[in-house]
Amino acid sequence: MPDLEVLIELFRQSGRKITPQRRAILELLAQGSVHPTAEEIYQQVTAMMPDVSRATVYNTLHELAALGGVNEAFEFGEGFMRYDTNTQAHHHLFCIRCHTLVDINHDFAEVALPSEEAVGYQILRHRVTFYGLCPDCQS
Amino acid sequence: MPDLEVLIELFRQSGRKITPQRRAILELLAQGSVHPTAEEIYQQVTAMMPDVSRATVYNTLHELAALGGVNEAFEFGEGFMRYDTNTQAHHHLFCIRCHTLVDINHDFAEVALPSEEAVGYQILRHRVTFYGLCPDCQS
DNA sequence: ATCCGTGCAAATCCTTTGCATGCTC
DNA sequence: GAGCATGCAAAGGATTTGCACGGAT
Repeated sequence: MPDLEVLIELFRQSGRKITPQRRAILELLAQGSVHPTAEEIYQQVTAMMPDVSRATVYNTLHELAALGGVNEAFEFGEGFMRYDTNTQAHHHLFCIRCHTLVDINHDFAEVALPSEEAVGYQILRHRVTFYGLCPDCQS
Repeated sequence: MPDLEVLIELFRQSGRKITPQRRAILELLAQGSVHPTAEEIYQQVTAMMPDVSRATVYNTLHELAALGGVNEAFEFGEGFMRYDTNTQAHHHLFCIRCHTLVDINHDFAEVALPSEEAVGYQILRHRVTFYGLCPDCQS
């Protein structure tokens, strides 16, 4: 749940302009789903501002991701990107049937790559994703 | 490193026909890269059988994945699917710069979801992916 | 002989790009 | 006023689909 003012400040401080379109997109991110897709944002924005283009939505989401205001999440094999408004370190639990996505607020600090497996790589981060069936899909 | 005969047997036992195209694709999977893309398979197949279509390659890879002969891997944000010919339980180490992908042969059995986080989900599997820079990309 | 599998081309889905207009700073 | 941001439409890349033909069993 990011704070709208914080997101706006990210744009301002990087010398970008605050347009009505950007403000609307940021408002939706601050209030809506935790893992929206670009298309969901587009549908919601155009409900209020009919002429906003997908290009603007994609553009804004990209820049915000570059500024660290959202994270990109693509590990679910859905064929499209999700934007994760939770920028704290966390992991995911994904229902392979209905694609419901839940945050796991556990850091898995114990997950470390055995050095003999690291083959000289400099590890920057790791992601643990659980795949399963949500309660509704276990029938 | 799957065995060609095993892959062929998967098709046979499920009542599917062994065509020259399928055999060629399976041979490439049995001998080639551990994490090929559909396009790479297509390029390699057409080098020997010029008229094979992408549809056949995608089709064969799909069916083989459904039969468990390969795993689909999409957690790298490249915008396309990779097929993982290593069907043993394992995890991945990915270079975010050159996209080199290495298998981690460690089971991370200690990674379990705290039950209070599972929110009723039936967990089927989990994937640990490390993102970093390979030795060549650390300059 | 029966189907399943194939190649082709077009279609689809998500995302990106080019460009002239318009608005924020 | 300067320059970035916008909308539009077209392009792009990966993958899927429809369909008539051909080959495997």
